[in-house]
Amino acid sequence: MSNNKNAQVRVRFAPSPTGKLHVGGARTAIYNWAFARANGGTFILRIDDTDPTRSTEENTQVILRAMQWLGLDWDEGPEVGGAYGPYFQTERMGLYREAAERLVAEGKAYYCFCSPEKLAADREEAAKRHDSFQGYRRTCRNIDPSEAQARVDAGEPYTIRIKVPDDRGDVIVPDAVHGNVTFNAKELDDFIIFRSDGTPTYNFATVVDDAAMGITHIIRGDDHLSNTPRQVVVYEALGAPTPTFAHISMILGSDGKKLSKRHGATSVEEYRDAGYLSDAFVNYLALLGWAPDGESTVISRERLASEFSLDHVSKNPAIMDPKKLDFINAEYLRAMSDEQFADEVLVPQLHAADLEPVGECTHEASWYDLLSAALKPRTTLSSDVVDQARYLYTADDELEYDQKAVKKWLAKQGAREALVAAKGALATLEPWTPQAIEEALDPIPEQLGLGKGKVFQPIRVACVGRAVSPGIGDTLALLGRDHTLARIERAMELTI
RNA sequence: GGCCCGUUCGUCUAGCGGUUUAGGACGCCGCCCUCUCAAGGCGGAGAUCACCGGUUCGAAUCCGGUACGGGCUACCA
Repeated sequence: MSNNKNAQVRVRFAPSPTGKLHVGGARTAIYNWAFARANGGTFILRIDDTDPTRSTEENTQVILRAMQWLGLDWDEGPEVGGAYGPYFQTERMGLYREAAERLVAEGKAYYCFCSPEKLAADREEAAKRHDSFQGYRRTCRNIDPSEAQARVDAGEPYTIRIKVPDDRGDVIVPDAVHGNVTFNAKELDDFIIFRSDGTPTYNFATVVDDAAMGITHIIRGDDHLSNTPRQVVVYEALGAPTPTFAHISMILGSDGKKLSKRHGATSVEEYRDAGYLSDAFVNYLALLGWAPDGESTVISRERLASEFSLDHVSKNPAIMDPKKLDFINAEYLRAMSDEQFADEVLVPQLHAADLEPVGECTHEASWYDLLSAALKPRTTLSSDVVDQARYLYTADDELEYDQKAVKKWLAKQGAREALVAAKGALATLEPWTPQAIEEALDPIPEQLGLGKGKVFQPIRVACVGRAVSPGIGDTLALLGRDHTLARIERAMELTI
């Protein structure tokens, strides 16, 4: 691979705005982006909105926002423009018509007057006869061009079909992940490139655009592999060079079936809203079907953008594993500094949950840092912090107790003594820090002749309402002395 | 029906003819740490490399077939 050649790499992600951006599409976008970045190439975003019944402006916006959230910046496309625009297919309709008519004029495509009914009948008969070839029988291929033109001029409905050259032989699709894939041109029928309603078909529009935009590598889902020889024929008719393809596998649900709603979240925005970090999500998806070395599970965006290569992309479909995504997300969370965690995760989540008033903070910065340090190793999804921090935002007399925890730790012999001792040790403690609190509480178990759990758990349940929280020092330091003492006092009633 | 693609631990993968008793990661299990829960440390179970043949001194790696899964075969994309 020469660097000169790589510098001219142009790739594109071309979603149809017929729905939200789903995980499969996101991975395709990531690979395109990473390939462009790794090769110093250009990443283009094009909106393939030729299906007017299913495409919507809203979906387009959702996709653009999802791309931005993923951090996949495009060099050409909507909002940024570029020298090869426009980047919406609906704005390029004239180009398709022009190209199709040029092919007809050059004898590389022809008008077809067969009705949909006749085509369906032909197909049915071929199936009944068990013909090996069940495609279009090229009925209109040999109509004299001037006669065809006359019928068109007379207003007869027509489609335009590509003429697959009789002597074309094997069509070889150069594919960076599958190698060369060979198809026999005889199995390709003269497929329609222009519909009777005057719109281009997908297999035509996409090639016209990819050729016009100088796309060098087409990275897309492998559901397109079987259509690629048809597209190669179009490139050749157009006189454009055939790009290199890279057909990547699908992402499946846990049952090995195509990913759908019943598997849970399928769209990028659902993952965003569930509390996943963009970097972690991109990391997970990138490694679902691509491995730089077989060792790495955490790979930075920078590494992805410099090391991504098509020759380590796997051919077989991948099952989405939510557990591993969670693990990677937690890894990214843990890698943050306390300050970063506070600013980017904790405070925004507290705001979103209405625990903190937006625009102001109820505590000093160091308090959020301490809370971050305590919660960080216990957080998988950003939103997890809300539940764990809730005890800090509840009035002392409104704290709800987990009944199981009360029964197990408060309504027990020794619990009352532990609370009394803790209250005494903490009443005038200075300074009120995690270390000081732990040192103050430390001698109590021995003094009372109780196990540590018998002392610390009642305190924890009294102050948090349940048996699970960060270390007792952090837990109480965050709560503050007044609340701690008030809650211990209140919990006395629950002891026996 | 025809054509095309795929098949290594439950999952994601490493592996490009000998260095493999098939490596790593997630998950799972156990131990340690420990006031709970995590995190962290240590260890373990888990894959006859879909199957059957062939090539070779030697195959997860090359070839052929079979099975199973998927795709395309539309005036969908």
